[in-house]
Amino acid sequence: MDFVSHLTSNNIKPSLQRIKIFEYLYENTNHPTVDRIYTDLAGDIPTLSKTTVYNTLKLFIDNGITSTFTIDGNEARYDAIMEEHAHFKCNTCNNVYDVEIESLKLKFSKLNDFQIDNTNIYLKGICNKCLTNKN
Amino acid sequence: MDFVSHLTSNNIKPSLQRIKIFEYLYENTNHPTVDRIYTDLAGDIPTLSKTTVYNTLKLFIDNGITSTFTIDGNEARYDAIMEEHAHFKCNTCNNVYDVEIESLKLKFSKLNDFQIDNTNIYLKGICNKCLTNKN
DNA sequence: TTCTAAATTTGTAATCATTACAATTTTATA
DNA sequence: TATAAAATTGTAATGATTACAAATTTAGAA
Repeated sequence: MDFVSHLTSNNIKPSLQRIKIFEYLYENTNHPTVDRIYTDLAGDIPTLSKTTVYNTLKLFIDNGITSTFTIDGNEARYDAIMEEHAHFKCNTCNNVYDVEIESLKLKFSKLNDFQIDNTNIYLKGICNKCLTNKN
Repeated sequence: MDFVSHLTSNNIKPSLQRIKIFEYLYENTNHPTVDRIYTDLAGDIPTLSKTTVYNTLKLFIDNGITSTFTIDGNEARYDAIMEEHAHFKCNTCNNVYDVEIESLKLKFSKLNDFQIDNTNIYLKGICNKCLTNKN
């Protein structure tokens, strides 16, 4: 993945901050929060400001190379994966997993004459690791 | 719907505030926010405090007679409907609709050994009214 | 009924994520 | 190099939510 050309081809001027933030997001698929991104990159870019992280993520979202979502109304989480997928949150370890949707058959007769642009699915429960540890 | 016995049978002492808040929620199925509930009931209960609204809704949720959700990370919304259903948010008028899930066939092979307790679905797009007005 | 403890409600202050905004720095270009 | 535009930064403001302690109400015992 050539981050610079990914940014430029999406009309984003590739500044150092933008490259590093996108790179971080691409390599950390655990849905980091703004705070996490900021903390982890602050060593790399000593002048980094949290506002820049917010600004940059907004720019990424507006240009379609990042998505954002929230679970349970907590802080926003960010994701460089743009393909439609679901999220699973483990209520025990609080990890959030990406889940590929292999088959999605939803029917809503009420929405026959609605235009659906976006389908969002998230699941909650207990992950396999926590289920094993419980025994 | 007898609100007092609904509360008592769910181990909630039926104070005036609790009865009114549940009644409001039951009759306003448009997913009100805390602020909306507070504002609309303040005339009825002049001493009402916003903290009471928060406390009461938390009590309702803990006792399983109210659910909460958020869309796009904004303020929490509350719902007296406990049956599983989806939400549709119109990006034009910002209304949030309840949508009955008539058929839900989801497959996630990754989650074979996960315990799924909760499935949450929300959709975004343009509602029928806004689509009509557009023309 | 009266007294007392527990439960409930209330108001204020604190917290935390996010946004607004103005100042500074960097970049691109004439 | 000079200058304007773009990007970054820091601080202050906002807004939802929670913490907490004081005040009020309720329920049960005497």
